[in-house]
Amino acid sequence: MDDSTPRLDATQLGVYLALVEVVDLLRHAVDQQLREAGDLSYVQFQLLARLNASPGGSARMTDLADGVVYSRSGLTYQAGLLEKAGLVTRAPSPDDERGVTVTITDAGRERVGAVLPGHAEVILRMLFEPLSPTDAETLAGLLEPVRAHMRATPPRSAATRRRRR
Amino acid sequence: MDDSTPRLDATQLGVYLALVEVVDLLRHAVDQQLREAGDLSYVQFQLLARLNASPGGSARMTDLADGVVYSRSGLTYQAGLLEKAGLVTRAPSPDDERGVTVTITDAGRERVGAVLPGHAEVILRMLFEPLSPTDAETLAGLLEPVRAHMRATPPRSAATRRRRR
DNA sequence: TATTGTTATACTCTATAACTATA
DNA sequence: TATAGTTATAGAGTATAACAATA
Repeated sequence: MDDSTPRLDATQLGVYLALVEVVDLLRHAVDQQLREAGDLSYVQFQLLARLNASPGGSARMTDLADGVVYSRSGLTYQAGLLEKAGLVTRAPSPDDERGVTVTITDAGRERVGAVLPGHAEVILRMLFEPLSPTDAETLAGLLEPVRAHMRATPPRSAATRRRRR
Repeated sequence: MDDSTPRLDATQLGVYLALVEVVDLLRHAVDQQLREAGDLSYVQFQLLARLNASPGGSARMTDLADGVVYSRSGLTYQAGLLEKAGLVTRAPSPDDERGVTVTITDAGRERVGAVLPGHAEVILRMLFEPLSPTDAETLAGLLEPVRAHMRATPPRSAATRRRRR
């Protein structure tokens, strides 16, 4: 018999629960702010923000999906909404006829701009008010390896399914 | 004019993005594990875990809702599912005829027990593998004030809506 | 044959408002 | 009148599988 029952110690359990609760509350607040300020869901905001930051304001569907959405059809759905709202355009990729290149429109950039200040404000108020600059640095240093670890680790949990998409 | 445009510095932005991504990936993995191991959603697991930990295995709807769900009807829906699955029972509260007391059944406790080891394993592997015990302590110390702050702060964002429920 | 993306479909979850019953 | 909970209903989002087109 090996140690078939891995245990969380009290500290680990506390960290896990606090992490989930904190992000849950933050996400809920941010969702509301984005909805009220710009009629955007969080996923839609993430997609727009990525496009806004990428060179030319464009990206292929597949690259856009990365990390934002867990299924291909989910992205098609969201991109369809954004297109219908006039915030992005979709066109066949020049180099690969199979691909679709999504591009943020001027209206899309405006929308991101309209929403960002309130977004920052919510985050500052809820997350960073009780943290010193040093705390933030420390937190960054702790989260970075976790993020890297999660990105590097294929889900390999029970059954090994496909990565995402 | 006051500083109407609060800014996130680079560290803060990094912490925020890392936090959201990390919890997103973790939640997704945990969701899958709970579904596969016990056919439970995360919300359902949270509700069962609370009942399992509370004295007598019971709680009132209102108290159960706290922090798990954002609307009353959402809880009614989830409690209905759990009841249909035989994992909880619902009965009028003895002291307050308006209230409903939810109680976990033996089957409910078994289900929690069946799901917990795998749950712990996912968390250990994804979240704590890259963190030392000291790191975990530090993280706990940073998250605690944030959690307290968020709990204490009414959403008071744009419009002041009701707290939750 | 493998990859990109869309569509159809079905399902889960959530929230709002109207309603009932008890305090 | 206020609180506890349910119901009806409608909407947003997600995932799976089948499909078309290109590499």
